[in-house]
Amino acid sequence: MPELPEVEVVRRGLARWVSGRTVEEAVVLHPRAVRRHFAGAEDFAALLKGAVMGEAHRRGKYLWLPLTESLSLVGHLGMSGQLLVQPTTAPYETHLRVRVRFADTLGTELRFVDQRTFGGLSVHEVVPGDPEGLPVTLAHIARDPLDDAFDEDAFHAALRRKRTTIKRALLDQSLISGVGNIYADEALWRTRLHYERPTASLTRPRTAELVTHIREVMGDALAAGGTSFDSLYVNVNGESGYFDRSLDAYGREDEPCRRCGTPIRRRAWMNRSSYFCPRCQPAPRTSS
DNA sequence: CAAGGCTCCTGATAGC
DNA sequence: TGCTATCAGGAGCCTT
Repeated sequence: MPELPEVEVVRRGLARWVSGRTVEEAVVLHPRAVRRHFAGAEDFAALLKGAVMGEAHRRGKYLWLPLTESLSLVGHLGMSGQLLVQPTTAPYETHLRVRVRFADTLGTELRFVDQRTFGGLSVHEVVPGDPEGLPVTLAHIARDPLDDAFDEDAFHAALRRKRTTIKRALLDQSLISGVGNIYADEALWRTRLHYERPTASLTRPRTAELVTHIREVMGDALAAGGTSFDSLYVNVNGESGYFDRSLDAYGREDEPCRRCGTPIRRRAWMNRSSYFCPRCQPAPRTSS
């Protein structure tokens, strides 16, 4: 499941292998992969044809490449998506959804492969005057904690204003982007915060700690996963972006907490799981 | 309007 | 062995 570090690796790969190339033809092999392109697959392909892929940008888990001054190509990997640059002669992947062929002689093409089709590609209007070609559909996505423009004071103020719990807030892409279930659990473990801690109870220093730990978790993953991108493959494999040795909480039910030895617990939460150390991350008093 | 829950999808795995 | 049930989860959309 790609989170921010994995998506950043993909962005670098796109910048290296795709930006600047002219599209010869886009072929949509599965309509669901372009379902966020509201005008349909044919329109999607027509807009791409002849377009020059611009610089690769990322905000949170979204990627985009400007095509013109007013249109950008948007990509989201969802849970199982991959963007691959493959030799045009390579056999089709089992879950190949979109092919983008280029009008050059490099002999490679861009492929969107996605088993569960939670991800997808689409073309959207650009926020007028935005220098990076930010698509309007991404305007509600908050800056991520690796972005220089991330505003920690504003994030803290938003947490204090909300009547919700901290893990929900971490997964709310309009407050902070790029954090998914895995890194949320990891950052909360590092900060010794229980996932049901009310956001309104966080002090400013506590928010600072949490943001620091999010950056550390992401930075570690990026350092580990970002080393091998300089190959033909734009993406690392959906699974291989994670490094088990670096996980302290997620997926470690009944295994000893690396700080205190108490068995890590798993709780059903929002149709998924939360992993935490019951000793290091005690439940807030207010929860019954 | 804010908050919380539902839902899309397919393959791996567990359980019988 | 082969079937069914369960789980994984990002984020848009719906309900309360």
